[in-house]
This record gives sequence, C-alpha cells and structure tokens, in this order.
Amino acid sequence: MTEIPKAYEPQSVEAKWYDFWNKEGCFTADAASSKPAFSMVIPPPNVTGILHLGHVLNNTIQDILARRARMQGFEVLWLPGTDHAGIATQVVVEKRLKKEEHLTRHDLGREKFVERVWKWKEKHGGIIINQLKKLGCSCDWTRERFTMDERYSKKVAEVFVDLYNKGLIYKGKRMVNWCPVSLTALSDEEVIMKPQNGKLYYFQVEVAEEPGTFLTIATTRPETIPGDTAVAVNPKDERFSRFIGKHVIRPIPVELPREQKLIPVVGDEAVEFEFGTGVLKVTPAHDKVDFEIGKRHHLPFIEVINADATMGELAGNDLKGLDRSVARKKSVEVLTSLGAMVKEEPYQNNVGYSERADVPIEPRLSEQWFLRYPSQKEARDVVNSGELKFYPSRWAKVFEHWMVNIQDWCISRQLWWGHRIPVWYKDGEMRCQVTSPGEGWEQDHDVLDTWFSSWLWPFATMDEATFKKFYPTTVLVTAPEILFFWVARMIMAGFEFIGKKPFKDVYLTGIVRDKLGRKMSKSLGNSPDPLDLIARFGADAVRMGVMRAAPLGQDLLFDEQQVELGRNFCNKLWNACRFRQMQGGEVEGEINPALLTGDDKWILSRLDTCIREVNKAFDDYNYAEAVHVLYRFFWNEYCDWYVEAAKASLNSGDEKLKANTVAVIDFILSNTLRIFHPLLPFITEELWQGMGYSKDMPENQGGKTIMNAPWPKPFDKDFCEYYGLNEQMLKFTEAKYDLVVQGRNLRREGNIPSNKKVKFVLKPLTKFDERDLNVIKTLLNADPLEVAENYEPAKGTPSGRNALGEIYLPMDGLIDVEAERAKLKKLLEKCEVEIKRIEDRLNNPNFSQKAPAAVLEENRKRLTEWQQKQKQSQDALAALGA
RNA sequence: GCUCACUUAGCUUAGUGGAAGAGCGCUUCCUUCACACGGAAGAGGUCAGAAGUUCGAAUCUUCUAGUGAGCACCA
Repeated sequence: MTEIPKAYEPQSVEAKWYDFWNKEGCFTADAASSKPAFSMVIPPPNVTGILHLGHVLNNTIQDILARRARMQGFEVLWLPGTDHAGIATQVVVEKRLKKEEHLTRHDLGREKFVERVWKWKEKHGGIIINQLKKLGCSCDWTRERFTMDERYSKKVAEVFVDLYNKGLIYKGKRMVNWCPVSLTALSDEEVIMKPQNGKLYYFQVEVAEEPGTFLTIATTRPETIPGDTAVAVNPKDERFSRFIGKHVIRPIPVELPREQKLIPVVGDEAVEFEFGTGVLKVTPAHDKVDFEIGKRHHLPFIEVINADATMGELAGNDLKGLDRSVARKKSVEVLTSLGAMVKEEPYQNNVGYSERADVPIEPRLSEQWFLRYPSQKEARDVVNSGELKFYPSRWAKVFEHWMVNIQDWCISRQLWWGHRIPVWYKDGEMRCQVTSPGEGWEQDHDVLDTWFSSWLWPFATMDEATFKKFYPTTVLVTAPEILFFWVARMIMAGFEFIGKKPFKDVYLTGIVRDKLGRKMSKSLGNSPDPLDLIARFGADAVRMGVMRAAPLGQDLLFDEQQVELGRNFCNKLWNACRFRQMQGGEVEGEINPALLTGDDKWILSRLDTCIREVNKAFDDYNYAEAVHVLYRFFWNEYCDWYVEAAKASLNSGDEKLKANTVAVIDFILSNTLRIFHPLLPFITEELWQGMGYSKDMPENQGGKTIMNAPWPKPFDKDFCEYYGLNEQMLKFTEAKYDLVVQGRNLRREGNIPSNKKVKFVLKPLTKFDERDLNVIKTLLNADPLEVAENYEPAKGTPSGRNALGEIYLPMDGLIDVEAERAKLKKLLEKCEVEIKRIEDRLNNPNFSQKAPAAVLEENRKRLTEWQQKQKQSQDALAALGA
C-alpha cells in the first residue's frame, strides 16, 4: 500500500476485485475436487426482478456462508439463476407491447408473442444478476441457469409425464380461483385474503307452494342471483326445516317465465343458523361452498359470470354485459323495484385477491390440470424427525400445519409464457408424453404454474457430475413467504424424483420492514434502492448494515443509519490498517513470547474469544450476533484499548519491543481481515493485498486472494502456553484498564481537558513492571505518572481504587473535600447494599443447601470483593478526616 | 374462529433459573501524531400487568392486555 487515502473509498476498489475474483475462477466449483462439498442453490429471482433489500438480506447471508465455507476448506458451489416467472413476465411484456406498439398478445399470436418474451428476456432479464454481482455475491456464474433452459424444460416435461403415469396428475372440471385480469386459474397459494368493507343485502323470495309466505336471504353478492339453483337451510333449523322440498321463486332474471324461476329449498348441514337469516342462496357455479352443496343435491350449474368478470347471457336482460361490480348495484335496483329488498347493512368480510393482478378472484368452474402432491409422508417425516432442520425451528410447525391441510395443486395456467403442458390431442384421443406423437397431434394450450418448474430447482439445475458431488445441497436460505410456494414443494420433489431430501438445513430470514415496522412497498415509497445505498456507502457497508440489523428469527427493521454504521466501521478498519502501515517494519514478523506485554497477551486472548464466538454465531445462523462480536472485538477491544496501549511500546524507543508489537499487530490484523472477509469481502481483499499479507504466501494460504486464506482457528493449548496466555494475566490487564477508566473519570470530574497533560499519582498495591506503568501513563495522558507506595494524599484529592492500587489526581488549590467525601459515601452505600444482599443469600439455609457449588463459590468471591472495596473506601474516607 | 410469535433504556435489541448488557440517540469535554465516518467520561431500565412454582424468576407455569404473522372462513 503506497498512497493511503485518509478515508476508505469503496467505489474505487469494488469492481476491481469482483472482476479479479471472477476472472481467476474463484467462484467456480470443481465437481472433481477431493475437498468436502458445501452447496447451495440461490432462490432464483424473477427475470423481471429488480434487487430489493429482501434480496440483499438473503444473498448476503448466502455469500457469507459460501465465502466462509471456502476458507474452511470446502469445495463450494453456489448455483445462481433466474425464474421465468410466468404471469409476472408475461404481464410486463404485454404492457410494453401495448405502450410501444398498441398491440395485444392476441394481435401477435402465440408463437410471435413468446418470441418477443424471449427477446425481452435476453435484453433485460439479466439486470438482477448484475445487481447481485455489485453486492459481491460469489456465485458460480459458469453454472447460471434459467427455468426455461432447454435441459431444464425437458426435465419439467419428464416430471409431468412421470406424475401423470403414476396417476397423480389429472384433468378435471373443478372450482378454481380465477383471475379475471390475467384470465388464468391460480393456485390457492396465489390468492391473498383481504378484508373488505362491503354490504350484506337482505332480500325476500316467495315460497311457491305457500303464496304470501316469504323467506329472507342475506347475501353479499346479489348479482349472482341469476345463477342460484337452490335455497338451502339447515335441516335442524326448526324455523325453516318445513320448507325443505318446497320451492321459491328466484326474482332475477325478471323476464323468465314463472316455471323457470322455481328453485328448490334443500336441507344442508353446511348452513349456519346464526349467520344472516339462516337461509342461504346457492350458486353452485360461482362459489366454492355452494359448489359442494350443489354436488350433494345434484343441482344444475348455471354460469352467469364470464371469464373477464362481466355478466353473461344467462344473467338476464338487466345484468348481462355489465361488470360484476356494476351488476351488483343494478341487481339491488332490480330487487328494490320488485319490492323484494328488505334492507342492507354494512358488512366486513374477506375477499380473495389475485396476488399478481391485485383484483378480486372469481371462483369459477373450469377444466384444469391438478396434481395430488407426491411423497407427502416422506416430506413430513424428514422434517418431524429433525433430519431436515428449519431455522428458526418454529417454521417446522408452520410447514407441518400446511402439509396436514394440503389440497391438490392446480398446476395449469391459461398463459402463453411458460412450460407448455406435455399432453397431446388428436381425434378425441389424448396422450401424455414429452415430445409430440407425430403429425396432426395438437398440444394442450395451457402452460404450467411457474412453481411447477421451481420445485425441481435443487437438482434440475445440476449436470451429472455436479449432481454427484453437490446433491443434496447443504442449506437453503430463503424468505418465509415462499415456504409453501417453494420450500415445501421442493422437499416433496426431492423425495419423489431423487429419493433424497434436497437440502439439510433451511434458514428462513426475516422480512425486511422500514424503521416504523411497515412492510417495504412501492406504494409507500419506503423501499430504498440497494444500488443507491451501495453507490453511496459501499457494498460492504450495506452488507454489514443489513446483517447487523437482522435479529435471529424476527423481522428486520431497516434504517439507513445501519448502513452508515457499516460505512463508519469500514473506515475504522481502513484506518487501523493505515496506522499499522505507518509503523513500517517487516510484514508479519515472528512474535517473540519473551517480549510480549500484558496488553499483547490480552488482545491475543480476546482474538481467541472472538474467533470462538463468531464461529458459534455463524454456526447458529445468528448473523447479528456475529457482527456484534466482531464489532466489539475490533473496535472496542483492539482499537480502543490495544492500539492505544501499544503506542506506549511503539513510542518507547526500544526497537526490539517495537518490532515485536508490530508483529502482534500484524497477527491480529491478518486474522481480523480473514474473519471479516465473508461479511466485508471487498475492503478485506483490498487491505489483504495492500498490507502485503498475501505476499510470498502459497495460494491456499491466501497468496492469490484472501478468498483462499484459511479461516482463523481458535488457539490450542500449546499456543496459549507458548505465548503465556493465562487467566491471571488477563485479570491483571483488565484491572489495569479499570484503573485507567477511573483515572480518566477523575480528569473529567476535575474538568481537566483530555488533551492537557497532568500529574497522576499511582499508589500500587501490587507489582507493576515498567511497561505497565508506561501504558497507564499513555492511556491517561499523564505527565508525570508518579509511583509512590507510601503516598499520603492531601485531604480531598480525587481518587479511584481497585485491587491493583489507588490512583490520585492531585489538584493545586482546587481540592473539594466535600465532593470527594460524597463520592466515597455513595460508593460505601452501594457496598453495604450489595454486601447485605449477598450475605442474606448466603445465610439462607435453603440457598446454601440447594444452590450448586459454583454459584455458592461465585457469591463468596463477590462478597470478598465488595468487602475489600468497602475497606478501601472506608480507609480513604478516614484519610479525609471526619 | 384456530395456531404461532413478540412485549427489556427514547429507538433497535442481547440475555432459558444464580450481580439488568450492547448499538444508535442524548449530556459534557477533546481537532493529541490511524480514524471527527473520530476519542474520553457520563446520564438513562418497578424487564407489559397479575397470580403461581422456587432458597432465588427478565428467564419456568397460568391468566390478562397490547402488537404482529399464518391458517380457516359465514352466504
């Protein structure tokens, strides 16, 4: 590192290193490697997708996992790719077509339109991939896949044929969720229930057999009256059971002759006494529950709503052609004019909305393909037994709940963009096979639900050699929103088609919200653009900010301040390395144990703790904790204490001592950079190379890139012995720092500016060596630091004390005996309270008999400490005079 | 309606039975030679409420209140 800017400038280094890694093949997995495998498949973003903070969270976690695993000696595959996203993509291209050429897809025709989508994909589909690169994601781009790749598509068709042959896929006319905008069926998972403020309309119908007798019916959908083919009551309902078997006169369409308006009253247990009037109108063609009732009582199915949610011919003269919402108002008018309206009241209910088009779905009778889920038992067993783990574990329950209530999956979509259903028709004959049976066979017009291809992602993306080495994958990292859409289905597919689970662990991230706890959304405008954040703060800062804010198992409240903190941290790391550079000397010299100071040993020991804690946090997928540990170690322990203390040695004039200190610094920094690399890949590479730590190193020791440097290991026993790391030394050093804090406090209380050198007196109660005294002097900015075993302070000299000794700040003419006395009294009070509390506890026979020995020991030790402190304070108070 | 989370300092949160911790923010001081994207010292908490178990509860149990999510839905 020659020219070192004062502040870290991420913009100038990120692209450089990403290109370097990519060009050097650092991300490419070797299927022939003898190293143990670590593999992940990326949750494929939609090709239409644009990077949002959810992706950042998700992919940063995966990148951390991948980079750490590489450093730990695994052969890592992180397989990237994109999803063709049926509806989403088709809608995007259709909109564009309409805007730019005023054409609909029907104007172009199916073949031409699909061609257009492909062209669009080639041109715009890679945006999100490039964004992931900006974030630093170390995906194996040589293996990038798309769910409509030729090989992948073939696999999808084969799976369909296989399931068909097993009798799990069937075609049937059923009630499906119909999206009147996209004009396609949807699966239950694509329907979102939303509360609506609507109205409950009460109208009456005359009983045909008893003229003058009326039944009142409550409904939210009066426009479906023309489709009613019965009225249902609960057979146990004494108010109405006598009407069962009779008929009522359906009021709409008004123009029909009386005999065509007669519909039967049926008895069905599904009708609830309490709701509305207890009388239910039954519209078998347009409601799920009514469909079931209709089947039970063999009622006719009259379709009165068209595919586009306008009213059909059978709705009658008053309603036909109207949109469903207009028809609702119109039907109320008609009922009113007939004198059939009783009342309407405000009513809140839930209505299913199409996830993509955001309009109410229409339950619609339609011919679709369905899948009875395969390998359900295996999927449930593997999760229940803990053989496949969810993190956090509560998601396993949510998974189980869904599996228990699982419904057949409607897999056909009336779209053009997607995998076409591999079924062929000719002369009323039907065949299910991957390729056309030959001349004259026409393929089914529908395509498959996008998720029908996504659920094969963990293996359909892998070639034979890759599969052999890397399946099953190690861990899947994804958002909980797609637990049912994707995760559950992949588990079943894994068992059905491979006979093995697709991944060992599933880590479900939180949902990213804004700092007020609201979901990120375009309409709220509270969703920051990650690329903008990267441009302003750097990718490392964004990664750190997001990771720091992600508490385990909970949603993440994002605030730009977090990213700012990440940037500040990078700057700190940068400057700490700069400080090392300014010391000069040999890079990574040998550490001589004989020359180690207490501070050196302390920071080495803290590094060891840091490595252990970070490893545990990463193994638990606890990223916020890992960041917290790293932050504490590097900023609070290394920079705030060690570097400041080391300045005493560095400026001592003792060249050997200085060289040894620099060697310790190099050791710490080399480990720090490596342990930070998964989180902060760019800055650590820049510093690794710039500091010269890569120099003369073999490739597997980080010679080419920090990516290949070994992951730091906790120290073993021999290491600790060799360098003299022990508990006693740590305690001493920490007590030394405590004395410093107390001394600084005196300075603050005495209103002495921190940049002013001032005389401190240390009255030692134990032996300090020269270097320790020098450190205390440096840290206190004391000059001189007088050491006097028999120091007799003037009355009122501000003081602090602990087991190592007493520290005084003599102040000429500014002695405030009262203040010092008050301080000591306050301390004594605290001592009394604590001593009493601990004594009471120890004197309680129940406690001393039942508490574990370690706890007892701990309490006794604490008691001694407080008593010692009490004694010291009493002495000091006595010295002040009464 | 059912299920599951969550409630600790102004904010975001760590803490699964044995002295209430962190970051941000706040107060005061400091441009001293790595860093003002910085340094130093502080203030701030009846751990949502109640009852119980225990020698001992932020932590376990039960109830209550609030917040959030998922599932099921009544026309």
